[in-house]
Amino acid sequence: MSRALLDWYDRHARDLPWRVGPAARAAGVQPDPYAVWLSEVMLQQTTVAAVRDYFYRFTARWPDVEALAAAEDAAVMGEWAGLGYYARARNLLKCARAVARDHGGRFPDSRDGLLALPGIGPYTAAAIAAIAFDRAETVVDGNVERVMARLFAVQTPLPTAKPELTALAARLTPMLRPGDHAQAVMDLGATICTPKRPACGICPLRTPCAARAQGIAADLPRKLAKAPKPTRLGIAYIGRRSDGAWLLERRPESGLLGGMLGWPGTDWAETEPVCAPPADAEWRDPGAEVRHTFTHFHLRLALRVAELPADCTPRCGMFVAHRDFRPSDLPTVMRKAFDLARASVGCD
DNA sequence: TATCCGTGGAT
DNA sequence: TATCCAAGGAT
Repeated sequence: MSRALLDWYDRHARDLPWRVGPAARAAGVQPDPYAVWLSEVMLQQTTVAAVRDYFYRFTARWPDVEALAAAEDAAVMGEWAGLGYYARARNLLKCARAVARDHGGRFPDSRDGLLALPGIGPYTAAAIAAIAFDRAETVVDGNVERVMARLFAVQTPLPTAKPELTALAARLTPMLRPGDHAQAVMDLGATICTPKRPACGICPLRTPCAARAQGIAADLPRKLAKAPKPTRLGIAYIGRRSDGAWLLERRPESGLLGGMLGWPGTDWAETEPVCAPPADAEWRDPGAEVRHTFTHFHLRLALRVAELPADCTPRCGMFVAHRDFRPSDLPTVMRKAFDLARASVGCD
């Protein structure tokens, strides 16, 4: 079965900027562990389409792990802004610095060695070991779970089925070309064995697939129903000093949008927010609110905007000079707030 | 073990 | 418009 999959991969492997394709791999080209690691962290719960440009920007700015280890925190968080799950960026830096300091700038080449590093869990450790070092590790992500559930018609719902699906995937992991095999299963899940309407007619595994034989491929894997998202409310204060500087704050290291730049404001809760302006001024309501959905709640964020005096001493946050402020450094919800406020004021 | 943690595209 | 979903990890 693995043979059919590798044959398909040899003919249909996607061309990805961080990938050494099967032909080059066969010719002896070794993947760059730094590129494999960076791409795998970016790809955690994130699509290839969303990752591509971030990968280009990161590798252009920081070509190797030593360069990234020497970067400033704010620079890395700003470059990651918009990609989401910001703990990944904080752990990316911790990991780069650990590799530079404790491993002489070389990534460990074993699953266990990789697993000990920040931001590298069971999936990513196995993926780097297999793809970068061609070790026979079993790589299990959402794609692999879906492919295994269908191939063996597993009716157990996720996440309960995870150990069962991992065991099935392990049975298929070959000693020969395990890195290409891992990428082949994931490519298959991303392009053929898709969640909604799998293209079973052109699948290299259509013959042995049990779910296809039973006509239930599109119904697998089963999943437990998820809880509905509540709606939270909040207010954000967007203040600009007369010299053009913006009043921003660095959010706490842990929690939602941890370590990212943002506008001062109230907590976000299901009850009406209590007014808490970061400075005394004539805050006005631009009349539009930001709507944004996070992983586990919807947010309706009201805005207040004000022109602040030159001698303003805010109760929180810090002024960022106009020339130092890049809206692209903001996480998406904060950038939405900025865009709305700017439109209402009608300033540049 | 269950919860928390973003975002944008597809449907 | 609402829901689903993506190459998960930390706590």
